[in-house]
Amino acid sequence: MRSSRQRDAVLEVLRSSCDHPTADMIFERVRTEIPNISLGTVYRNLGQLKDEGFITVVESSDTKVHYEGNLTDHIHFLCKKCHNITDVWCKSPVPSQLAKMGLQVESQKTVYYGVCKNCRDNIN
Amino acid sequence: MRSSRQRDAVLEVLRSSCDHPTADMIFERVRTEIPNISLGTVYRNLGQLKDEGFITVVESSDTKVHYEGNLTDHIHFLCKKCHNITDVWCKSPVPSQLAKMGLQVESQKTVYYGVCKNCRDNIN
DNA sequence: ACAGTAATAGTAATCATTACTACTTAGTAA
DNA sequence: TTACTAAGTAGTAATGATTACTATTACTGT
Repeated sequence: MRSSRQRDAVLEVLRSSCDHPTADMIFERVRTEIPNISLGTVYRNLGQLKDEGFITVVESSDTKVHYEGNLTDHIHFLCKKCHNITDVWCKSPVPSQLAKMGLQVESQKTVYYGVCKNCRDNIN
Repeated sequence: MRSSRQRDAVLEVLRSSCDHPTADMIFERVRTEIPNISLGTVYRNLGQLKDEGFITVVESSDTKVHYEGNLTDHIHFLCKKCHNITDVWCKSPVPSQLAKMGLQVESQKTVYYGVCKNCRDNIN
């Protein structure tokens, strides 16, 4: 992967974001610095940065894909009404702790990511 | 919400599914029972069933939305290669336990769902 | 049976994402 | 520096999942 001004800008936008922007939001933000950047370029670089492990994709309630540049382990709180995603940094997060932050927990989902047995066996 | 044969069929397909099908997969399965059901009907009913809390949406690595009829608390293991989603039922799941199942954990995400302070305050 | 309204089938429209193409640029080696 | 080459880009077209729309059908209470 060669260095490119556009990819650096995309990564920088994500690393300095507290929210979890979508591709078009990132596009708008990068545009303030590189006005003629193409939306396709943003998508391509997001894909590469994800494949290389520099950013991750965030689970969301809308159809769009949300991105995150912060790779530190943390919890997400996803509001069912406004679909806003709040970062939660407390070490051992329990619903009572979240309640102190004004976040009423109704349900929880945990996902582990990795490679399954089939994919490891079929070396591909 | 009135009763309808189409919605019952969609829910039944989801409840009897071990995988986590997308809208078009559900469409194909319901079609074996109701051949002239419309894809739009499947989407509308999935939305209603989700809003009413009968089904949930599953985080995934592709663009399509995956659905699940099983509301019991459990963990998902998402393979980065084949994008297959495995249900994990063990009570206190730790990577070593998953390893026994042949699932190599590389990372983990936990999401809490609920309503945030803003949305509770603005009664809407 | 009738009225009122939710639900449906079928199709058109939307819109996030991906693919394509001609042109540009970063990295490298003479 | 210069030339080469493969990766990257802008701009646009295409794809495809999802949503919207409309005329018709099917519940449900009176």
